[in-house]
Parts: sequence; structure tokens; C-alpha cells
Amino acid sequence: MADTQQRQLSRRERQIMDVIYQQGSATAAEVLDRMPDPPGYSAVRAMLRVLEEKGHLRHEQDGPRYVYRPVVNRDRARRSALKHLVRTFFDGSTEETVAALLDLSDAGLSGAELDRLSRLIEQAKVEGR
Amino acid sequence: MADTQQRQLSRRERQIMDVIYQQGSATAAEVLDRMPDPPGYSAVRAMLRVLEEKGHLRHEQDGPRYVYRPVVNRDRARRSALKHLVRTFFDGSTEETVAALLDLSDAGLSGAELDRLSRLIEQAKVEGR
DNA sequence: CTCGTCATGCTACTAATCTAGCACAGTGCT
DNA sequence: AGCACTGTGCTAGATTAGTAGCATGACGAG
Repeated sequence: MADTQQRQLSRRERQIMDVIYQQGSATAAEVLDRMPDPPGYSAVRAMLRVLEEKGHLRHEQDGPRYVYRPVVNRDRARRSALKHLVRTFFDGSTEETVAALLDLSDAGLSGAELDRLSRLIEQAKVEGR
Repeated sequence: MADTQQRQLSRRERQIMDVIYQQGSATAAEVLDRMPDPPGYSAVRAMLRVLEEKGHLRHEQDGPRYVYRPVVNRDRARRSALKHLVRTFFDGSTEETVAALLDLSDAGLSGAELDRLSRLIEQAKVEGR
């Protein structure tokens, strides 16, 4: 279960996973300079190794360096993160979550985006029942 | 910044905060039996104390026992958790996030809920620009 | 009043996380 | 070839997280 795994991670490990999910993939150096309150380079590498051992990451060699990617694909990870958030902060209510999301983005959403969202909901109505 | 704080928490601390945000408030015993892979009772209490020291929780005395509540109100915590999730897993796109959310809930949403969501979006259109 | 129960406050210990630093390998200059 | 530059693989140490266990105080039942 991806969700469960995620929550088992230590503070630093989570930070690293966040960066990697954000980017899709990353080298040690990339991870380092996107980390908040960054540790040493060695520390990052060590943790990448551990994360790989634990089965959260795998790496490919890209020329001289390692490029790390999540083992669980982004889609699955998204889903379980969302699920957990909705459960934890919104009593499991999708509606409230969407509301909060709209509120958060507010003026940042274009008319076109809102139109697309309308369409998504229409589609859900048709498919859903 | 609540968000930043959240991510500094250790594994166990996060689990505890999750439970408390879910419930709104909780005693040590409540936290304990809602925790995944539960530790000992003492461990939970110790961590609650630490979380209070760090300023994430405060407690009130309710008869014989302590009831813990988040210091950062739920609304703020929600917002920052959402923000982080959207940034990390959805490249900052609200639209994609909503789409995933709808997909996740799928048949779980009633027609009425979908209607309310439509209305929310209409409202955003008017207000937004 | 005395005992059992449930709560808290500690202290002390173990386990895990986090980190630095050195040794070595490949690459590209000069 | 010899040197600088990046990268990795380690090992070993400091720091933090996680846990158990005991002492203590309040309260209700017998």
C-alpha cells in the first residue's frame, strides 16, 4: 500500500520523496538544492540509497551519475496522497475538498479552466449514475 | 508557516497530528487506538508532550485527563496541506487536482453533490474576475 | 479508610535517523 | 601522463526519535 509506505517515512526521507515526485526524477544534487533546510551532500546520497533499499526509489545510470525515480508511479502516489488528505482534513468529503481548492486558487483560475472543470463535473454526473 | 512546520515532524509525530486533525481533538488514549501500528501508551503521551512543547498542540484539562487540540486551526492546516499536495503531485494545477479528486470519488458522489460543485464553480467564475 | 483504576510526570535506554569525511573511479583538459 | 572536477561507496559518529517503566496524585467503590 503506497499510502501506508509514505507515512512510514522519516522527515528527511519524506522531503526527498516530495522533491522527486515534484520533478518526476532527480539526481542527488538536484534533490539537495531543492530541499528545505538542506543537509550535506553525503547525507542526501546516503538517504537516497536507503530509500532505494526500502523499495521507494530505483535509479538509472545517466552517464556518470544516478537518476532516481519513484517506484510507485505518480498516479498511484497522487491518489493515495489525496485520499489521505481528504480523510484527514475534510472528513472524507470530496465536496468540501473541492471547495477549499477553489477557494485556495481563487483568482488564479482562468475562465477557461473553470469551464473545463464544469465539463468534468457534467461528465461525472453522466458517468457516475 | 504551518506547512513548513508540518513537514518538520517526525514519522510518529505526523501520525499523531493526523489523528488529531481528523478528530478535531483527542486524548492520549484516543490517539493511541487510532494510530497505525500503535506504540505503547507512554510513547504516545511523551510525544504529545513534545508536540506541545514544539507549539503544535495545546491541551485543556477535561476532568482527569488532557484533551489535545491543534494550535493552528484546521482551516489553516487544510490550506497549507492542500497547497503542498497540489505543488508536489500536480505541478501546481488546481484543475488536475480536481480532476483526480472526481476520479477518486467517482460513483461515491451523489447528483446533489455534483450540483453543488457546479454552483461553486459558477460562483468562482463570477467572483474570480 | 484502603484499594484499584486511570491519569500524569518523569528518567533512562535503545533504535533509527542524519551527517561528515575519506577513498576510489571516470572524464576532460593541458 | 598528471591534475582538477564530479561522481559514487563506504564507515563511523552525533543527534534525534521512539519507547518502557516507575513514581505519584486524584477519584470512586467497597
